[in-house]
Amino acid sequence: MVDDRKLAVLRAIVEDYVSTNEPVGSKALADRHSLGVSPATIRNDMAVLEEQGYIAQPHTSAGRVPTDKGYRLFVDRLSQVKPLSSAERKAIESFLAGAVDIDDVVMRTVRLLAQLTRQVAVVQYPTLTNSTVRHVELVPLSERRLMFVLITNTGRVEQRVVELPDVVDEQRVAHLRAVLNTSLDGCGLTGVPDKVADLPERLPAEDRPLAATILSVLLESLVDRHDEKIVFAGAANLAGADFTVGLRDVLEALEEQVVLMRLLGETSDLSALTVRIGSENPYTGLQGTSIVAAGYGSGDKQLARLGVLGPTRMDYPVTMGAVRAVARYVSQILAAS
Amino acid sequence: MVDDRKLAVLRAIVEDYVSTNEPVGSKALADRHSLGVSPATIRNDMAVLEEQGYIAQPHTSAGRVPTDKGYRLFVDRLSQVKPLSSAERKAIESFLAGAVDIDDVVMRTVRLLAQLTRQVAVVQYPTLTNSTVRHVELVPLSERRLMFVLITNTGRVEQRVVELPDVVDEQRVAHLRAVLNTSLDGCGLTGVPDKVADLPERLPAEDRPLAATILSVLLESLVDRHDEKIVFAGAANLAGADFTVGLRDVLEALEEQVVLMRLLGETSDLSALTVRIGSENPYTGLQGTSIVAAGYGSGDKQLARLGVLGPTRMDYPVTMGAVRAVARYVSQILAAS
DNA sequence: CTTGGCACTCGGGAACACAGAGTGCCAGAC
DNA sequence: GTCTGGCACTCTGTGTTCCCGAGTGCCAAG
Repeated sequence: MVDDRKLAVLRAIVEDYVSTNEPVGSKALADRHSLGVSPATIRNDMAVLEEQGYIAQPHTSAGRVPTDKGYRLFVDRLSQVKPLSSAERKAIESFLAGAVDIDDVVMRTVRLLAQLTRQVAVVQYPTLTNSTVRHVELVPLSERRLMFVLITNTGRVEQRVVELPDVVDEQRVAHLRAVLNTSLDGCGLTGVPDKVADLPERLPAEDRPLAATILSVLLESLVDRHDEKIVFAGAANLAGADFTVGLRDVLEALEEQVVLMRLLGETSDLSALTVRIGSENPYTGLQGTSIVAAGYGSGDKQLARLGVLGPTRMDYPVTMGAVRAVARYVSQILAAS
Repeated sequence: MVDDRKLAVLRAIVEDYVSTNEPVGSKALADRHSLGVSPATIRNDMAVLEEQGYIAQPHTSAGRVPTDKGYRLFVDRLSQVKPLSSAERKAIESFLAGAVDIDDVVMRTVRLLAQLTRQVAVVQYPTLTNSTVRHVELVPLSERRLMFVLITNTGRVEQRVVELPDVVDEQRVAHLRAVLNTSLDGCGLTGVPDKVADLPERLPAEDRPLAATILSVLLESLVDRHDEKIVFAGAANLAGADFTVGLRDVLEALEEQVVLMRLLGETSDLSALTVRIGSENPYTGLQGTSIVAAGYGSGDKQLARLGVLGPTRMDYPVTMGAVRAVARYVSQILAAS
């Protein structure tokens, strides 16, 4: 039913519509693409494609526009991810190379991606789940307060202020720090709860209240931050595009960490390059938008995801190429450090 | 020339225009405000106010609209900062009270302010300049790399990865850490360069290369981060307001740290509640917007500034009240920790 | 199955008229 | 001298009508 020529017609419609932003008619198609058939034939094909739900006309007597289903078919079967030019690759590399710490890496990445795709970029911080403990530090701030700092192998630093039950002297803190470090060093974060479960019992009785307080904060910080941090950039790029749905809703969604989280993350395979088109999106208010996302991280350890959000009418091959490339470079950078 | 009644007329125009978003005419003014004179008289006053540049008409035979100069006069002489309701105060307090660390404080503050004013909120991180060193930590990551962490009394944590010239053993690092902490503890950040200037000379010769490397990173991080970190929230609130100038420009400006910095900061008195109206603003692209900002920080030590950005047509008394209140509460929270 | 022809539909822009809000000005009242 | 009511005038925005053109669907012939 859907033969090769019809697919070619669909591809042509998507490409033309993406580049012109106007409904495309049979005559224009015949002119701009060498399909080898007349407009009338194309019209027949278009009627079929419309009946099957791949395209639609905004009004009678207007050209056709791809539906979400049409874009989906295009992405799955009719397009190839477009690699970046070598100039672009160079630019990415040099831009990311200058990063000094994990915050810097994430910030540079999100800006780079926004500029490259001219859309809104979203980057998730490397998840704690797959990281290991590099160091634990306890810094006395005053007699009854100390700061607890956790440094992971991905360079991420978690900090918490702990209110102490009693006045505690420096020596006990130093001792506990040593104990914590020897028992946790190199330990995966998911393994931390097990490791520390019986720790208080192995300590002298007078250290136990202190240890218990600190450990509860430690565990809490691991759980709490399970809603990972996410940043975005390039909101200005939304101003040009006109959404079917209000711009306001999109901006609101962007400021909801949880929503972004699910947009990037709802996939079993963390590393896959995924595309979510328009109504495939679970959130009302983001109906008119598509999300292209990929995982990053060194080798088999996928750390987190990044991607872009833009209007459904986007250049998927180019966008997918950019996202994939940036994900790879970020992985390299992180693996090197 | 500008007598009391003309000022009353100007105030009425500003208030009506802010609430209705439509040019206001003489008849409407006479109806809605009890000015005690007839529309004809108001027309005469309006003609004078227009000649002096306080108001303007978009087109002949339309009502009047305040100019930037008119808003300025309104803010300076015709309005009083409106205090928040006690319900709002309670909400602020409880919302900010739950913060766990400095990042959390800043994030909560910016969201709170955005929600409260229904505009874009901007918050600057506590400046390093007025902070003191609480603790310096050196964490070996591998043989030739270590992480340098600086904790300030405001709870801010600066981290940098240092590439070492030589393989360095744990003991030397521990020694240097001790030296650094004893000499820097409680020292104001601006005083750090002086304090460490002659430090290498006071160390045994074999420690000097290591010390020099670390100190250069330390100094660099102080200078580098002098462009302070700034965050914003509530961009969605821009979607409703229609700007004379493009929304795009505003969003772009918001993502430029440097621009935001200057918007909040260009004032000699860090603690003042300042208002910058429309064209008083140094940046093209932010012409149609006003900025209301205030300083925060404990007592005489002003730490940084926060504020909101919105359309020139905003409710200044309410906005100024909200900004001032939030600044005070944040100061309290920070002073307590 | 493809193609050219043809009648039909509908959106969008141009031309036009009109009501309504608001102004400026003037002459008279207080 | 200042305020007020009246009046003519000037716009903008809106609604109406009309028409062009792009695009379609259908049909009969190749």
